[in-house]
Amino acid sequence: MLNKSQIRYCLDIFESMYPDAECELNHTNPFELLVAVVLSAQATDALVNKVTPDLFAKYKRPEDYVNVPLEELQNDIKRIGLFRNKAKNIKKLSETLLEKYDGEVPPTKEQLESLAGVGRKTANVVASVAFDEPAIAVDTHVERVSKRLGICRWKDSVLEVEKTLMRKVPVDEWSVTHHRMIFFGRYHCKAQRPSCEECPLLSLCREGQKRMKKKEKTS
DNA sequence: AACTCGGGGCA
DNA sequence: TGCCCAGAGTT
Repeated sequence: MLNKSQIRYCLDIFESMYPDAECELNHTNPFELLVAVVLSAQATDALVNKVTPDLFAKYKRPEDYVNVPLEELQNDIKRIGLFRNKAKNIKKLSETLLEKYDGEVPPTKEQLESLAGVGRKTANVVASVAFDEPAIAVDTHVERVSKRLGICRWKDSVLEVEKTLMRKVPVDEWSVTHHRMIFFGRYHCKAQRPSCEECPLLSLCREGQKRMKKKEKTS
């Protein structure tokens, strides 16, 4: 397991690699962000961004999603996967916003997570990006990077990974770190064929060391 | 913990 | 073709 100064080193490398990392889902207000993040589950941001311009032109407020027939909304988002459930969730979530929150998106993680189609990850993203609340959303990239480097244990659950990161990363860097680790995981520390040879963190990376040794043997 | 929903992108 | 993707809900 990495100690605090080693993790500090990782965070500084992440910053030097991706200084401006931020949420890539297009949005102009919290409600649009919430809808975009719900749509982005198991889909790429690029695909979601192709759909949202037309979608947000047609649907501006929760009422618009509540009043439209389910089939019509499903058709409007069908290019994105899992559209049947996502359409239902967005309608239900919009009803909840009107009933409980005066049509506004609530700012806390707990309130967000109680909405239909919103899990811990989505709640963390919306809270941090839209409301500047400190949060670390652990997705597959963050989980993989944390485990490979040795920031957390291999067998840790997603929730344990999040807790560990919250304990070891300064709170004012939580949100930024989340996005930087996603970039690092997506473009560098990839699930398949990570480019360990050129990695600036190789010297302290548990998995990287293992992979390099393996490569020496086979070559 | 495993399973399902799911079209798009890429090799 | 086959495999993966910035997940959540149900069993």
